[in-house]
Amino acid sequence: MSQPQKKSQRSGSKQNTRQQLLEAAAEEFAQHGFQGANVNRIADIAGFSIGTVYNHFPSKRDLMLAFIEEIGKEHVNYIQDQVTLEADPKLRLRHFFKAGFAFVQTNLQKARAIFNTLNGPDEEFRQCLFEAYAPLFALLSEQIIQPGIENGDFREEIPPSTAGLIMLVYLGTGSQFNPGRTHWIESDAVADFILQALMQSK
Amino acid sequence: MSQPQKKSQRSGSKQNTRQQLLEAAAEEFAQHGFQGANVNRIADIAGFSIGTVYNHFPSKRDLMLAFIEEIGKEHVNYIQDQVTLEADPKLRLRHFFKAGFAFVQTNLQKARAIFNTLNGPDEEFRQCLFEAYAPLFALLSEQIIQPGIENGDFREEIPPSTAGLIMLVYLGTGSQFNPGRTHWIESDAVADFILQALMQSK
Amino acid sequence: MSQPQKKSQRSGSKQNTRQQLLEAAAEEFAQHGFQGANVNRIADIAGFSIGTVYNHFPSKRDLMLAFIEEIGKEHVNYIQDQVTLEADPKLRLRHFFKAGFAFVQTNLQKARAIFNTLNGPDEEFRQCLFEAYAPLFALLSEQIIQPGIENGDFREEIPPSTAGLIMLVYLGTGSQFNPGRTHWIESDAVADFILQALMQSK
Amino acid sequence: MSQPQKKSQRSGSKQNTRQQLLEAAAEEFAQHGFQGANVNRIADIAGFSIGTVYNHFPSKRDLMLAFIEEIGKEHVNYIQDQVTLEADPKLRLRHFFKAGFAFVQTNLQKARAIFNTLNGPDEEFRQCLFEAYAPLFALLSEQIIQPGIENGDFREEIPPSTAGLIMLVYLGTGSQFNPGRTHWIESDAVADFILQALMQSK
DNA sequence: TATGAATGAGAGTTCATTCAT
DNA sequence: AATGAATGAACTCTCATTCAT
Repeated sequence: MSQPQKKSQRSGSKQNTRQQLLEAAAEEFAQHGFQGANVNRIADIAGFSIGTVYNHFPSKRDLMLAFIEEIGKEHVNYIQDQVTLEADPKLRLRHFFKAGFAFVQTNLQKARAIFNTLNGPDEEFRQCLFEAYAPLFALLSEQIIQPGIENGDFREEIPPSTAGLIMLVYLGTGSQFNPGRTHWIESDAVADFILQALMQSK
Repeated sequence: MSQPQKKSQRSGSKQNTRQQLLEAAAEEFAQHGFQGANVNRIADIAGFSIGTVYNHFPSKRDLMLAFIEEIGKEHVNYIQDQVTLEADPKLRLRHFFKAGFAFVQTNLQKARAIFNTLNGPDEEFRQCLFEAYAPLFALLSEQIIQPGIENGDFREEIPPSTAGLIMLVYLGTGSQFNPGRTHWIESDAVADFILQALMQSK
Repeated sequence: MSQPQKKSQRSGSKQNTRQQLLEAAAEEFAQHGFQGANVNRIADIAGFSIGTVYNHFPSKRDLMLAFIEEIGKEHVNYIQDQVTLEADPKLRLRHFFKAGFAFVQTNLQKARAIFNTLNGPDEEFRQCLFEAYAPLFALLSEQIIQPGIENGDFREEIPPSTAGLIMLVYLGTGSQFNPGRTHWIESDAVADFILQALMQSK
Repeated sequence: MSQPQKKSQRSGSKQNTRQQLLEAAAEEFAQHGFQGANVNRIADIAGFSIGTVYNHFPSKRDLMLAFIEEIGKEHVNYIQDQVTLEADPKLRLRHFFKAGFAFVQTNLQKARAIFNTLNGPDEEFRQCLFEAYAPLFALLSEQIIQPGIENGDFREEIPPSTAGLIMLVYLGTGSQFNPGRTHWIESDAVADFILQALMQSK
């Protein structure tokens, strides 16, 4: 399919090879899902031979798990960094969606691969994803909702399940991003909607 | 896996065979996704031979498409029926979630199969799903949000994207239902959250 | 594929059904060969159900054997009748090719099915064909070559293998007939060629 | 069927594997025709696993096409080499048949596979064969018939279709070779017959 | 006699994984 | 560390044949 790169074009470090394989895996998983992904094609996309893939990851399944952890960390870190730049809980929520959506747009292949794992049939992958994204729950609960209640911005009776609900809204809206689609809900529209539900009626 | 039924046990109508195959397909698709589903196993679950599956559906893919259309109709009809029993927009929204969650719980296999198609990698399946569920968008917009604005229950400035947002919340929360999971958000909690976002501040 | 005929359209005699099945078989065998032929499709072309085929022929193989015998008889009888209208050996040879080619043109499907059996891999079919066409060998030897030598038209030293050679020329040229092909050697050109080889040099 | 070779017995070159697969394919195609040929059996005969076949040829059909091209080249080259050893047109014709028959006898499997493709139902294969054997037409016309007419050996009024006729005689007689058969026409008998038809009456 | 749903062995093809180089 | 030919279990799909109606 794609021409294997000349060896001289690659920097040659083990770390680098691994990264290129993970990038290629993201592309393949995004387009075909885990079951439909083809390890030979991943090797091809990365510009390595099939043997190299297996020198770095013991199996296709392990490659997937490594991919989930990797991208999960990136995604979570990016949102965390953006959110904590602000102090105000309402602005934090806005930045939560803004940062989340920005990450999706700039890492489209990876995000798609993640989103289709989210409701996929494989329980192990879902568990792995859940663990990778757990910090975002904590972020929402402890750094956004709690302070918002404390400073009087948000209603007091907000139930504990709300953090989960907001996560679902984020994941649901995030997964709708698709270059070919016409309707894509803006991050601010989503944040406004959530804020309406959270804020005190005046 | 399951014991093949005796022929005498089957009523023998072609329609009936088709239904049993679709039920079996739901189970298999729910557990393994489309790519991981095994047509031999579907035949086995249904109590028929593999040939019978292919006498009724030209390919695994066509079986999937037939399944999506079928379950989509059932799902949509069930929600529509329950929602239109009520007149009040706020109650309608509550019933939207109540009926939706009830359908998911009593048709767990089918619902799981649908939810993992929703963000799956197959564009044709997603398109098919979108068309099957389009009536729910109309229901939300025309039978719930619009009347709610008109009778003064809901805020006037609700943007058109909101129906889509609510759909995403429904699909997101619905897809979280899982017998093994401890946390399952109640339909009323979800409806309350949405109503907070929609209703006039007094 | 093709619409099954209404029963009322068929005369209903067993003999007639058999004929229609053989016609349909010819079409299918011509287009796909024996191995590639599909009994369901044969039933479809004939306008009967699959069960009817098996009521008339115990297996696909038996259907093929019946077809070879039937068409072989027709083909041989037609050539024999035309050839024996003439008395002169040279004219008889000419009519051998003329009649043979005419039969091929008016029974294209059947002829193609026969020709591709001729060098096909199935020994039983080849044997059956050989027996069906044996009368043509006798015709060439006893009714054409022999009399031609006796009346001084043909050379005396013609070897016994010549009848076989002429058969091969007939079968080879006959099998070249193809509606899409541009080059089709005329029966007279072939007969002239053969006559040149047989006749006395003056 | 045949014992799988030890890996150490194979020289290991990719080219070599391909050749062995083509040899095995010839055997299988000869015995069962294209439709009846079994790719698993081909792998088995060649002493490789099924996967290896598909590493070298994308499909059974492509394997057949590769086989036709390969054997066609061999066959044509062999006849061309033998024929052009002679200068005299009459001897050339004799060598055409002698070489052709010799090739058939020493490459029986391959020749049978070719001959049953010749009148088989598959148009693509026939076209491929036609192209592979086109050089033999040119050889007959330009290197045998034309020179023969020019040097006065052959009659002047020989029609252009004659080269095709001779090809058909060659293919027809060649395809009759069969170890189980009692009657096999000798190449010289065929050549004599053709020469009688071509040569000037004195 | 005709029907056609059901059967299931069998075939072509895929692709994760291994291992000698 | 990288390669890629070889492997073979597993899967989708075909179709000759059966048999209850």
